[in-house]
This record gives sequence, structure tokens and C-alpha cells, in this order.
Amino acid sequence: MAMSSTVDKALGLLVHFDESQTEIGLSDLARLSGADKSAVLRMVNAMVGHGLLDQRADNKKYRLGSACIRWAQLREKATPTEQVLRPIVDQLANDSQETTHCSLLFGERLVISLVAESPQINRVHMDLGLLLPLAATASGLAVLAYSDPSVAAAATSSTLPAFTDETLTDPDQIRAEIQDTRQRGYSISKGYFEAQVHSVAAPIFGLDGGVVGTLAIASPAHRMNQQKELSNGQLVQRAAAEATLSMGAVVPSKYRPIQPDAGMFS
Amino acid sequence: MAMSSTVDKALGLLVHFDESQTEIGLSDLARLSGADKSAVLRMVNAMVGHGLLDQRADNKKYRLGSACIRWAQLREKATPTEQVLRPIVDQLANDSQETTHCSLLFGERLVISLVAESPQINRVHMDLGLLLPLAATASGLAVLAYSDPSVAAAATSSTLPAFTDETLTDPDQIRAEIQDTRQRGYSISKGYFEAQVHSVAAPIFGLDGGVVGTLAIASPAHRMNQQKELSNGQLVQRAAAEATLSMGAVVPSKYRPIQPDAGMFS
DNA sequence: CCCTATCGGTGACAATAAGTCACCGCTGTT
DNA sequence: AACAGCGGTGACTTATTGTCACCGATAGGG
Repeated sequence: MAMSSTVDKALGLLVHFDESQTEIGLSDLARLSGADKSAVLRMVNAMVGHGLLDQRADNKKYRLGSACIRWAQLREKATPTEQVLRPIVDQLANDSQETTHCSLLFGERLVISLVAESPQINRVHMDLGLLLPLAATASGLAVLAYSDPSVAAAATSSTLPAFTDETLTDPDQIRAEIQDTRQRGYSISKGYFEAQVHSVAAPIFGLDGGVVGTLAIASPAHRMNQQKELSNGQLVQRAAAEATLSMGAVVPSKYRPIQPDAGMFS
Repeated sequence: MAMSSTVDKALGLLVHFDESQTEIGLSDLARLSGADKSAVLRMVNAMVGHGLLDQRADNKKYRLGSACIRWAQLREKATPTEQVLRPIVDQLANDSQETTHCSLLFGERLVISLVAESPQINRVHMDLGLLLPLAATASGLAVLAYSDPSVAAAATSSTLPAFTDETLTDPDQIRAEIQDTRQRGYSISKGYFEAQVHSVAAPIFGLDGGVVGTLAIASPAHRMNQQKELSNGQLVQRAAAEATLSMGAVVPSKYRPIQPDAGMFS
């Protein structure tokens, strides 16, 4: 279990740097990591040598170095988001055995950017590029639940179009649904947008901490039940958290439904 | 010399990733680094575990991971460019014993953004925020020499104002000076902008490979001579290279005057 | 179709770097 | 002045790494 390579320990030091701790002294780093000062010094020196860390000349404290920026540049050029999201969407489809999609926020709509169809014969089909309304889809509700309240207010102010018999058109219903979503950690749609299609969705967060898109699982209504909804909800949350991390962002503290089990920033 | 901690070796693997090599397989990495496959695998696995690297699911090759982006974000928030440039400008002033400044490109001018005054009594004074013309200052010439030729063309097309008796106003003279600068690796001004002030300057490159600013050393003319110009020229080149690296950028191959001695990306 | 070359990855042993601790010089506090 | 904290050093024991032989899978060539 405790696979302890030295590189692992060294990189483990970096998790102690965050928004509130931008620079850390040697002794503090040793305390935080539980390792010996001397060992920490060796690791830190190696990292400084490669620009992963900088040491301030005045107070000798360490901070993240310039190589981070260089590497981030390269990463951006090498790995477009589509490529990092693709396997996550596929995996989610495989785990849930249902059709999954990733949608990205585009103005006041969501655009379906990636789809992985269910391996089952009876499955939901989704069109790439389709625009989703925020108020009437699981994905949209996931956005509203974790965006600035003004967005939700705007989306629920005017009269809402009904797409099916089930569509929630009463702003109060929507607001209640948003509340439920926050508590649940994932949103649900019971045929609100397409009849006989039930979905669960969870938000993907961007570098600024805001919602940039969602991951969703869409099932034929007849296959849906309480237990399935819960398991799919957990799957979609986990996948969305993974997607967030894969883009270099962090899941904001306001959103803590489940712990991503094998966190790379554990 | 061969300071070989394991962390050092592991991070050393990352230098093989660049714009033309965005993903590398295990065996290639081993070959490139000269280390054993097995050892490379262990190091790489540790780095994957921390998100420094990703492994593509399909072809098993490795690329820079999402943690790079996260760390770059933190670095940006924690260390504004002013803070990273400041010690470099100070150090340069100390090494050269002359007044130094860092200027940043601002439209078709340079704005003096940081100044460190010479410790000597008889010294050049520079005003923070002063705008420098591109054609009549050492800093400006450093920009022109390493920018897109169109910039130089634009800057030398119209009639050029004279600031001192020495100012070069003939476009042909400027172009010749630009040529000399390219060969030298640093630019010089012999009282072109301020009478009795001689300067040398070198370009700072940004993430896109373009010039974003310069570092310069300004001396009273009477202290200047051939030998001093050369040593200051080398100092300013080295400092500018350091500044470039400190911002996470790389010195483009077209600019290879001297090797930064203790390169963090060596 | 088999033969070969190469890939990513594993396992075990010898070689070496890391964990540990005592100590140094320095700085700021009491 | 004594103290406690810091960053950093040196030396010794122990754990990790370097090395190499090997595995199964995959791809290409005869």
C-alpha cells in the first residue's frame, strides 16, 4: 500500500502549496510532510534545481517555480481538453452501461461536446452539438446549482418552455430542484427534456472555480429506479471530479459530495 | 558535478518533453535519459501518481499531466512577475555596479517597469514609468533585433526624432545597428537617448517566444569603455536569459549568444 | 505463418542514495 | 545572556534504487 518511492515523497511535498499557503519554509515543509528536515532539504534542492520550486532570496522560503508555467504551456499545447475528457466519458459509459455525454457551458446554454453511447441495445441517443436549456435538463440543473445565484435567477425568471409533459415550468419547482441537487451532489431529470429519458448529471469546474460544463448519464426511463439513480449519481459525480482535476482545476470546497477515491492530489 | 538524487533524475526526464515531443513512450524515455527502463518506470509511475505526467490509455505513452496546470495557476497567483524580476534587476545592478532597469513592451514603446540604481555616487537615474522609443535606446534596439521584422520596419520607416546629438536618425543606421545587435547578442546605446549615458540591453522572451521586454544597464559615458561594454553585455544577456526562464518561457533558438551557466533546464 | 524486434512491464540482487540524528551558525525574543 | 527557532551540514545505517534477465503482447517482414 505505502508505495514509497523518493520521487513520490518529493512530489508529495507540493500538495502543501495552495492558495492560502503560497510559500513554505524548510522546517514547516518537514513538519507538514512528517519527514526529516534533512531529507526534505535534499528533495527540495533537487526540485529547485529543475525550477519546480523557487527559493526566495530574502526569507529562504520555497514557492512553486517557473518550470510549472513552462510545463503547463506544453501540457496545454499537447493535450487539448477533448482528449482528456474523452476517456472519462467513455469510462463512465462503460461503468454505467448507459449513454453518457459531456456538455460545455456556452452562453446560457450547454452544448453537447462528447458522447459515448451505451453498449446496450435499448439505449438513449444523443446528438453531438445539441444545445441544452439550463432549466430543463439534468446537466443544466447541475450548472445552476453550482453557479452564481444570479445565473439561476436569470434562468428561472421568465416563463419557461415545456419540452415534455414532465418539464418543470414553475420557477419555484426549479429552485426546489436546485436545492435538492446541492444536497444530493448530482442533478436528475425525469423526462424533463426528452420524454422517457431519465438523466443524472454533475458539474465540471474550471480553473477559476466556476462551472464550465457537466457530465451526464442518460437512461431509458424504464431502466431507471431508485437504486440505479443513486449508483449512477455517484458514478457521474466521481467522473466529473476526475474531469475537473484533469483540467488542472480543483473541486471547490462548496462541492463535497463524495471523495474521489484515488485522488491524484490525495 | 553529477549531483544525482533520485528526484533529480526523475525531474530530468521532463526536459525531453517539448513542443516537438509532447508524448514519449517508456523505452524512448529510458533511451533519451540514458537510464534503465525499470528505473524510469518507477520514477514515471510516481510522477503519474501525482499528476505530473499522464499516461495515455491507448498507446501507453506519457505526457505532461494536469498537475502542471494546477501548479502553474498557483505559481501565477503566488508570484507576480514583478517579484521574480525584482531580484534579477537588483542582482544585475550589483554585478555591474551600474543602474539597471527592466522595461516591458507596451505598444510601440517600452515602459520602464523596474529600476535598481547603481551603488556608485556618480550614477544614472531612471524614472519609473518612463516610455522609451524603440529606435533610439539600447532596450528598444534589443526589441527590434529579436522581434518580427515588420516591427523593425515600422519603427524605422518614418523620420526619426533626435533626442541627442548622437541619436541615430537614418533608418539605414538603425538597421545596421540591429544587425550588429543580433551578432553581438546585446544592444548598445552611446548617448542616443540621453546624452552622456551609455547602455547595453538584452531581450526578455515570453511564453510565445516573442520579446516581452528587456533588461538594460545604463552607465555614465565616462565610465564606459570597450572592456566594460563587453562585460556588461554578457551580464545583461545572462540576466535576461534568467528572466526569460523565470517567467516560464524559453530562450528561442535564434537567440543563442551565451549559455546561461547554471541553467535550470540544462 | 512463424520469426524477430520492440514494446510496456516485472522481479531479484547488488550498489547506492535516502532516513536519521547530532550539530553548526545565524537571527530574533525574552 | 540565554533561548528557541530557523536553514543547512555531515556521517552512519538502512532502505531504495540501478541493473539485468525475463515475461507476454504486439507489429512487421520473410
